[in-house]
Formats: sequence, structure tokens, C-alpha cells
Amino acid sequence: MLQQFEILKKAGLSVTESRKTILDLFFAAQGALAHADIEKHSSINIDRVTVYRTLQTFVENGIIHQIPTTDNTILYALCKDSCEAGHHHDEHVHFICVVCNKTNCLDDVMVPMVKLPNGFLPIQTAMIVKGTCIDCRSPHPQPFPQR
Amino acid sequence: MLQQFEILKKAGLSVTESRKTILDLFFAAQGALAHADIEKHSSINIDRVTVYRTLQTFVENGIIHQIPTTDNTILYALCKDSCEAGHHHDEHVHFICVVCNKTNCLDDVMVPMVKLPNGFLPIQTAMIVKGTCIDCRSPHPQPFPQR
DNA sequence: AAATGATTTGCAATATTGTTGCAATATTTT
DNA sequence: AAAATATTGCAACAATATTGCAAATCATTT
Repeated sequence: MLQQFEILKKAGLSVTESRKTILDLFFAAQGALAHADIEKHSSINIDRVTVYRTLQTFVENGIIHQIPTTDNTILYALCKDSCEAGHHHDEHVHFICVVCNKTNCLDDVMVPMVKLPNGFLPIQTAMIVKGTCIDCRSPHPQPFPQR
Repeated sequence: MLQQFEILKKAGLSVTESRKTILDLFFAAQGALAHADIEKHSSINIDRVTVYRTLQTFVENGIIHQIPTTDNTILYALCKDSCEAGHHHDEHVHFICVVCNKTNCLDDVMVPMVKLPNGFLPIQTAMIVKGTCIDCRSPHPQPFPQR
């Protein structure tokens, strides 16, 4: 909880209950979370609007980042080390497990270069890998919602 | 229009006006389309629900595929050659132009392999590149909506 | 080409998700 | 502790998505 305090402070944000609670959820969740995961989480009682605004604020302040999906949801994730280092969040690989359905940031796996057709100039690249994650190969209880 | 007919037939779907019209839009659009693009397109007059159901049917039948985004929309695209060949739609690169905002399938650009941490087994990989597209380097009129 | 059956469409109702303004509350600063 | 600032929750609204069902369209058979 002290960690949460410092993250907020460092970003120049007020330290409020809502924000600390939502940060807590991200720390508790190994994978990425959607708005709905947070809003519907049993232990919290925060207004929908506040959740929206908190997520937006966190994105704007580099505390969490968005992960592309093909199902009308936005996933958000805290990066393991990166956020304080301020690296580019689009440069690491995201992994979606087809068994537990959790989305992981593979912070250590950098997105490889790719050769584009003439005339296409890349600025940022995102990579999403689907497969089975380490937890689902040698399974043990997973505390958090399916993502 | 004959092409549209055959695509639907081959998929074992009834050939209806709505479906042909929506397929037309995909052929006319160089880039990917969102539900809203189709629904709001001036020249068509198809019920929202039909658009939803048509897109779903097309995805299920491999006529179009979904493209991951971070902005709560699903983009759909027809693949240039692939759909009839039945290749994996997750294996080519998608390119989003930051100028015209169109999304292109780079059918010829295959997604490179990437080394994952121990325990992670890949099944499919998607790659999304943002940058400037060929049209926006040597611009000429673009007929279709911004995507 | 007409009749039959199967599929698809559009409407209506409803559910879910996202946004805005503003007053009340909480946090930070002085 | 008071003033200034920032955040929250409510209410209203807007946009997006889903479902059931009757009417219309399409495919098939005759």
C-alpha cells in the first residue's frame, strides 16, 4: 500500500482511496484488467464514472497502459518494471492465455523489427501472442478474474 | 458484385441484399471498417441489428477478420487474397496510419517469430504497426472513412 | 413460376457501456 | 485549520450491443 502511495505521488496525483484501491487491484491481478473487472470486483464500491476517470488518469500518467484486443473491451495493465523507467509501452509483447484467458505483459520480450512494404513508415509496434501461459502448463490456483 | 455472390455461396450463406451491400463496402474500402462505419455509411440503409449479425456471420465464416485495437472498437477487414486460401488471419501484420487513420492488412508481411519466456507456448501472433502509410507519403484522394 | 420450408431481416424492447455537468466531498497547500 | 485545488458521486444522457419475434426474403422442390 505504501508502494501505491508513492506511485501516485510521483505522478503528481492526489492520493485518494479510489485510486489506491484500484492500484491494489492491479497489483493483486497478475494479468490485465478491463473496466468491467474493476467495476464488478466484489471488494470495491466505486462509482462507474470514477473508475472510468481513474483509468484514464492512470493511462495519461503512465501508471497503466492499454492493450489491444479484438473484443470490444480495453484491457489495462501495470507494467512490472517499466512505468517508472518510462519506456515505451508499445514495445513489449502481450500474451493472452487461451486456457485461463489472462493477459500478461511480457516485459522482457521486445517486439522484433519487421520489414514493411515500400512507403510504410513504422512508428510504434504492438504484438499480441495467444497461447498457453506458464501457469496453465503447471497449474496452481489463480486468484483473479479471467482475462 | 459477382465476386460477392460467390464469396457468400462458397461460405454456404444465403445471398441477400444486405450481405452483398456490406461486402461491397469492404471491397470499396481499402482499409478496415468498424461497425459504425458501415451503419453510418450514407449509401446504405440496413438495420443496426442486421449489421451486427452480418459482421458476426462473416467472421464466423472466415470472410472477414477482426483486428485488435485499443479504442473500444472492433475493426473488421477482408483479406486481399487470403480468405479463399484459408490461411491464418492472425499471421499477417496490420498497419494503422496515424495520418489518415486507416487500417491496412499487410497481407504480404508475415509476423516474425519471437522468443517467449520458459513455459509460454505460442499458438497465434498478431502484430499492429502504427506509422504513416504509403498514401499519406504521396497523398492522393482517399474515398473512404478514416480508420 | 409457384409453393414450401428455411433463413434472414427489421422492429421493439432491453441491457450494457461510456460521457458530461455539477454540487458535495476529500485532498493538498498555505 | 482555512483556503485553494482536485476528486468523487449522482443524475441525466448518449452511444453501443443484445434478444425475441413476426414479417419478409431466399433457396429448394415441384
